[in-house]
Amino acid sequence: MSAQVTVSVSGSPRELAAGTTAADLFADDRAVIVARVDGELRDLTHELTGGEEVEPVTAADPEGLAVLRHSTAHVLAQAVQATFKDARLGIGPPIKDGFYYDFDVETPFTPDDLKALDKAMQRLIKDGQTFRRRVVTDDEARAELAAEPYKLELIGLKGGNGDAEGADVEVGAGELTIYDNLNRKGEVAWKDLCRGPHVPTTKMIGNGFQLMRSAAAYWRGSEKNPQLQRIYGTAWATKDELKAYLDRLAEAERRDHRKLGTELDLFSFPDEIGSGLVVFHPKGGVIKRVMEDYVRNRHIEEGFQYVGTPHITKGGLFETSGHLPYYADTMFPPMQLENSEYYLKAMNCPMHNLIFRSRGRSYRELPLRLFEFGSVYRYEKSGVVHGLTRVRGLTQDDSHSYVTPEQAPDEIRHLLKFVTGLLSDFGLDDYYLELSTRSDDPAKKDKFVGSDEDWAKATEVLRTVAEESGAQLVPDPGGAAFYGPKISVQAKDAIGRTWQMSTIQYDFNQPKGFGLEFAAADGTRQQPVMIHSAKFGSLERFFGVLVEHYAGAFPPWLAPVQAVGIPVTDDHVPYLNDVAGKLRAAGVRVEVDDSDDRMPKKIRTHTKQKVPFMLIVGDDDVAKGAVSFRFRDGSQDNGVPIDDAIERITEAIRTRAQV
RNA sequence: GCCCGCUUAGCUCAGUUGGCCAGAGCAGCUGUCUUGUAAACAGCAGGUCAUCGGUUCGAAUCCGAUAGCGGGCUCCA
Repeated sequence: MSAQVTVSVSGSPRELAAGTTAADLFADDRAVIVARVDGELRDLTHELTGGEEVEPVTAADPEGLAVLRHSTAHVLAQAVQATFKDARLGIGPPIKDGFYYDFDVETPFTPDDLKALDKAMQRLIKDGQTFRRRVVTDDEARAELAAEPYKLELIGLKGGNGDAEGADVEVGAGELTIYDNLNRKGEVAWKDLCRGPHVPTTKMIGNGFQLMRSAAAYWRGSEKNPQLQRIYGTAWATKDELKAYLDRLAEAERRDHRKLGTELDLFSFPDEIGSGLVVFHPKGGVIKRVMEDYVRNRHIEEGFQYVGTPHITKGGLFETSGHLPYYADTMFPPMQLENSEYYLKAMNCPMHNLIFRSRGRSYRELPLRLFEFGSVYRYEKSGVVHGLTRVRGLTQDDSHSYVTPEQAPDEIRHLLKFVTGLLSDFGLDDYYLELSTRSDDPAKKDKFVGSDEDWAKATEVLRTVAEESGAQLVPDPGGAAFYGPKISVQAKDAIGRTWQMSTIQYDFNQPKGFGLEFAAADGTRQQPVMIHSAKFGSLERFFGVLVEHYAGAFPPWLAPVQAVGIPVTDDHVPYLNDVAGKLRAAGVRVEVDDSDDRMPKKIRTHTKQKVPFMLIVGDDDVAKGAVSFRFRDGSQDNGVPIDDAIERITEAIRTRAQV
């Protein structure tokens, strides 16, 4: 009866009675929510049979937290079906920061529904329901879930390639399981097809969850399928962590570039112009120009030649480049002129190819590097346009390096160093690389042009260079452009969000399409490889990211107004004008606030406008030939001699320091 | 493009179940005050309630369409 088995618990051997569960093993630690048994997460009710490696898992563990969120999703689904009898279940996986669950319901959920569901969930949680795992056959599952058409569909998919995001949390590759939720009396209150594992009791969900919003989502992620109603929620191990998360959301809202863009008078999107089309106001224009000046100079320093190309072109060019067959529906429709179809430019590379092809090229000219600020227009679908990060008219700092295949690795190295240096100058020091490759899925192969060998070779070159850079490299299968693989730089902003910024793409297709060639040393004509690269990517998007990264408090070199003079009384205005004149002569963007406002009001105004240097002058300063600094954070440095003040400001601008 | 929601003055928002000339704060303008580190005081001006159509004796309020915005989904060369 009392047979002993041996398991390894967190590395040390333990003798246990046969039939001992993980719950027995970790009974003294209430924070344990599941067990990792031989590397697989298991319910605590899992019985140990001897020989396993067992570890406790708490919600502090990312996988444990995912289990907690998944269980919370189940509680939500139970609450929904209790409230809306006709709701059919989709899937309900854990995601970053929370979970969702999809439902097929007659009418979409309202905010009031969410409130009611939140309450219903609280009740279920208080009830301390337990999760019970039950292995079933396909036929049993079909019988039990006869009323759940979506679940039935998933049963049919079992073990297949989990093509629906999150579907694998419902049906695994192995046996099929149903989880029963047992109420306090031990009755089955609800059940769901689910692979598990789950927390032992809903009590562990505690108060660390909140329903966030509802939205429609296509069943199994395809717009060909019907839309289900998705409810998003967040869930954490403790109330404090929930609060910290909600605070993070509030912080992100505070930094929202759309809000700051209005408050700081940087840009706007006039309805009269159209969706996704931005106008930069004078203050935003300063930042944009500083960015442009910077990147133009840096390109020239890095051996690029500045070129210019038009905003529209005849369609034949995009047929040659191969874009038209792939992206016609994301281009603005053509204009009919003089028996030709003219398109707004959606990409710059074809025009640069024409510059390359405008005369014979020698190997001695390679690498030939062309660069411009290319204005491109893309007919983004109406639902995706978003502030400056997804627009219909944008400026790319776009370059194309024409190189021999042998030169390609060096050129990619060169570009990677260039872009990471640029990001760092703009205060984005934290980044990782993403390698976007062709999809392995044969069904999607026709989205990509070129032979397997060419793709393999190009991918290998990018991978090698990316790996030797020492930066973290994340694979992105299927993310490549149709003409070749790419490395993109994903930069992390001040609050930890990542943004795709710079890209470097290896293209062997367009040189072929355009018949580009150069005369090699041996007199033969050979085809160059072109390497596309955008450093900011889109100037507009980069601008938006900078606004959010700095929360509008730009470092002095980017700040639209770098310094503002604030007189204590009108009498001090001439003195400040004199100081401002000297600053202007030193290249500083400075203003003197000679308005009728009181001095404290002026401080408030310019603090809110996030001006980095406020220079306050009263009788004391005039007497000493000085100014008094006040900074955005409220700190002060009084009585600084004028020359020192000028040096301090110009030094901060020159070194791109933050203050 | 699809689903849901929103749209009142330059900005942020009030406007009870449809009912006299639609309100506030900030910003703007005009005065008075001459002032030392986040809002002096007073006055003035500013809105065809996104647009168009409908219901009604009467619409900011109810219905429909369109546009724009927002949250998601799909997409993102």
